Amino acid sequence: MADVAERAGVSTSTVSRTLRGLSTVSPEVRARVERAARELDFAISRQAASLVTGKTGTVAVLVCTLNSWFMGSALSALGPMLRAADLELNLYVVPDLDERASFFKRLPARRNADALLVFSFDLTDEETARLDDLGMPVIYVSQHVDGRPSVYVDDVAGALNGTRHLLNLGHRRIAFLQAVGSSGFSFSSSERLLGYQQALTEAGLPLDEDLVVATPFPDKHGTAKALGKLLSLREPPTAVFAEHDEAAVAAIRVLRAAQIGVPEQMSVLGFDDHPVADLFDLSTVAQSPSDIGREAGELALRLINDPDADHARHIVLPSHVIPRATTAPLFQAQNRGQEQAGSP
Amino acid sequence: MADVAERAGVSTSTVSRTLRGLSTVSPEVRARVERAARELDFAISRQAASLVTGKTGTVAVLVCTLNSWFMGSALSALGPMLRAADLELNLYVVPDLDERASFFKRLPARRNADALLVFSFDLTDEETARLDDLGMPVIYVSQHVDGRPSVYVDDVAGALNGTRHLLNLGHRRIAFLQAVGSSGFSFSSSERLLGYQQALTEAGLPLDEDLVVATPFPDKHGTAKALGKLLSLREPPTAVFAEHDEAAVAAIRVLRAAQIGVPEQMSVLGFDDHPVADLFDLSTVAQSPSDIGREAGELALRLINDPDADHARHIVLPSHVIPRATTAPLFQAQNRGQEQAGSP
DNA sequence: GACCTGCGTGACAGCGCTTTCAGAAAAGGG
DNA sequence: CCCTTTTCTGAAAGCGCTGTCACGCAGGTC
Repeated sequence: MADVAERAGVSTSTVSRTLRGLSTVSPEVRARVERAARELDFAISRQAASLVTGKTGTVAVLVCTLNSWFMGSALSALGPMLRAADLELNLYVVPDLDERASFFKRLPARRNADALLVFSFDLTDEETARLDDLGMPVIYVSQHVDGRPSVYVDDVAGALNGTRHLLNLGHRRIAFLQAVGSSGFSFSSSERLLGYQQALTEAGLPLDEDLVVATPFPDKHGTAKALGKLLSLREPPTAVFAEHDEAAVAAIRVLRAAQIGVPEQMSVLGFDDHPVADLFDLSTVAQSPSDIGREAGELALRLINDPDADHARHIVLPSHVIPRATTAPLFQAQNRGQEQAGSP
Repeated sequence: MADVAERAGVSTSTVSRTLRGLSTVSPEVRARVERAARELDFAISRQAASLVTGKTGTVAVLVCTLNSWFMGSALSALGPMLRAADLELNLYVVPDLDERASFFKRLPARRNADALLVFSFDLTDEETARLDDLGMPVIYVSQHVDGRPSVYVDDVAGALNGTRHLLNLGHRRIAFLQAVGSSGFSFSSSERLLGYQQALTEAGLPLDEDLVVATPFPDKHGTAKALGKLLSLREPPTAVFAEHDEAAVAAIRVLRAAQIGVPEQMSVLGFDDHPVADLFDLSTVAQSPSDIGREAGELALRLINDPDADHARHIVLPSHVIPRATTAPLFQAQNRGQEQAGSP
């Protein structure tokens, strides 16, 4: 910066002011400084600036994996959003419980970011408390934590609408397929189950526990077992609502392998609108991870710039049903099922 | 840090030395300092440290998107690797040409990182030159740039082996399906084509230009058109080698919709071992993005710590053929094809 | 012409660390 | 027991910026 100042024949103060687009710098001097900076390929050192401003110009993002469609889409939207606000994006990938423990013990983001976005973690109270005294706004994404800023889709409403779609098609025996992940990360399982139950209750149908089955995920054998339970009921379901699309696809593969036509004999509905949904023509309840990412970024900006902002604000995003080829009316489905039984 | 020093009854110099595990600090003092630091939840400010050391403790990563299996896997491996080396990961998501231009103009990573990893970009010479005077090691990942450190899988060898697999199954008319992306990002298309051609030449087969077709991707209609060309040849192929799995899956869907059995009448081979490959039982040439991510991270570490290291080093990773259910011997395939023609 | 106002600029302190240097204390050697 | 060596610790400078403050200078007012 001293070099730029010398070359432009001004003081470093003026260079600093110019480069930050600040207050009053005479147009002539401004031009000189900008030219000098360009010629020297000068870029400000955030480190030095942050030392005195106290702002790091960085947003930290905590994720358990990037290896998922959801994270990829959300961050692909978040990244450019932050760039536009001239913020750096600092990524913490915490894949397993060991790393997680060490992250929460050391909190490496402390003092090195202006805000933290926590994606899709099922946090313990202790962990939440730990983040509370991190000294920066913490935004919970794709999850809601009481009293803390959160951004998420309304899973209850989504599952409610999805179930209604099946009900409207005439289905009365509707199963719910839960996907139990391996690590302690929440994928809003219970909320979706709740929405499913609400829809049934609303329709005056009983909640049959036999219709709610769980499968470890990913695990094809587990899916087969879970579906086996359903298919061996006295009154088997005519539709399956899977907690997420990947489980739904696993179910479709099991059903088709067993010569059970989808949707002729069994409607299958997913959740998420994951790319595989399109590949399998899967009807599903769509959510938009890129909207979530963007909203989370904007909330972060607001909280950084205005510390008095409402720190308990929740942003709830909508979802919507996308009917494709794996859900069909019950009556027609049964007819078709009998005519073409056995053919995929 | 002053607080810690006071609480431990030592100078800030000693605190600094202790916290960095440096040189000789007496065990007793060390214990006192560590306790004080723990009690005050003290975390070092990287900004302040970097100001004097000149090291930022950060690795910048440039990607065009995260919304792909490859990036997700690579970064999911890279992240923990860098964490283990106590480095931050600074992510730059540059999705379109505008952002790309602005990135290369401003080079925001300058002075704010110790190394830059560039993922899967098809860079112009100008852009490469721009990165050269960034003043930090730049590592090219999933691409190779002459004279610069690069990490990538051997696409030529992979495609060679994949084609050999088809040849070994008896196929002689083997098509190659190119997937032309929209934006200027390379997915090693030409290398894979080259491997395919090498294998044919090696087997003494002519290179029939009609057998190489391109499809815009993603675009189902385009795939149908490309396959149409192949199927209307005087001597249509009995196998299709797709540049990547997603194109292969698109091809399978088109073929099956047209009642052409895969693999009975047409073998299909993909490339990448993308998750959809497993879902469609697609034979493919596997690469390991997590290995790429890890190797890239390790190379970055080496270049940061040892500036004299070989800056032109290329790390080439292997790929291997995974036969699944979409490739079958030619002879048997034709028999089966005739017996069951028309059934999927 | 003395006074005020306000704009544009430079000098300088200081952000929180690291690092050199020097000095105190302990250890060893004659 | 004195002197050298080694081991440990503190004082202080300075990294590259920002922000405060003071100053010079034009233009306006009485």
